[in-house]
Amino acid sequence: MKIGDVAEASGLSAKTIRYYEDIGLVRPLRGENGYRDFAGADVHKLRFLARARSLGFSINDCRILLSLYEDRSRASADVKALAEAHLRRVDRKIAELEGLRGTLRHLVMQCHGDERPECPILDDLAGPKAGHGG
Amino acid sequence: MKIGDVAEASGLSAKTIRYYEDIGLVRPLRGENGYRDFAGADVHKLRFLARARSLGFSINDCRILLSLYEDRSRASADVKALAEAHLRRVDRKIAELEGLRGTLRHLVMQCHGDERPECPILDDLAGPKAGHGG
DNA sequence: TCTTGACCTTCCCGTCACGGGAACCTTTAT
DNA sequence: ATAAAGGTTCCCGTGACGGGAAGGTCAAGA
Repeated sequence: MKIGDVAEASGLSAKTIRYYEDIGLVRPLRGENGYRDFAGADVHKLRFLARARSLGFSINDCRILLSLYEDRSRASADVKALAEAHLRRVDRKIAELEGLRGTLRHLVMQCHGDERPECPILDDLAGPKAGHGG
Repeated sequence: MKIGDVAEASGLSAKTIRYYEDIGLVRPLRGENGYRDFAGADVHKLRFLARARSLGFSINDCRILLSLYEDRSRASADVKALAEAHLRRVDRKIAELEGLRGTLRHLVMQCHGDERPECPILDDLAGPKAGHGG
């Protein structure tokens, strides 16, 4: 199978697949013409990678997940630990973004959004004004 | 004021401040020794930038926000539009991460996490198994 | 046979917002 | 005088690719 077919079959771009070869995630054979020649197992691997990436796992996590996948004597605890760590990262990221969102919503609501220059958003960004003595 | 003092006063690192000069966000004077010499207005600008960045605005957004901030004849509607666009991006990102989180939680809950190799997480990543005829 | 066009190859640059660190110079403190 | 602390420029690395150039290969049509 050539890279274009594999791209379609896996949902990854040809660029991405070449990149994955570069970093050693897949090792397709080469034909006489220099073209990559992907086996069924390669396609399966790439689909695995596509799915793992779509769940937000880093390339490094994917590498570990792949090795666990291919290790018949793995402990599912190792997989679970990796997924839980990722889940915690996602949780933290969501919390961080929700904090931002709260502040942004507040600021946006306070701003009239008309043709006048007065703007609570800019006032906030500019920081505490020197008060007039209180 | 030297860069170290400004870093402390603004909460930005010296590296970041130099970077902001590189990309034209601040233009400090230079002393005879080649050292940057920051005026009060520069420090104010940098604090503005630090706050805007902490709210998740991109450098490009920050550039626009700064120019609006310095434009006495701005319309607050322009600021609000920028903030709302950012807010929508944050909303979308949160929704995306919540989707991930749901899937991850589901998978993690299904996995026993013991010493055995059977793992619903890897099964999911591996994609639909060829069923035994259903 | 020639040519078109679609595909493949490698290679290098750009992304985003800096951080790390080298090599070197200036100021400050002892 | 010397050493520490701070400043300077410059270049590389990050994560995970995408864009695009320059060129090789293959199937099909005129």
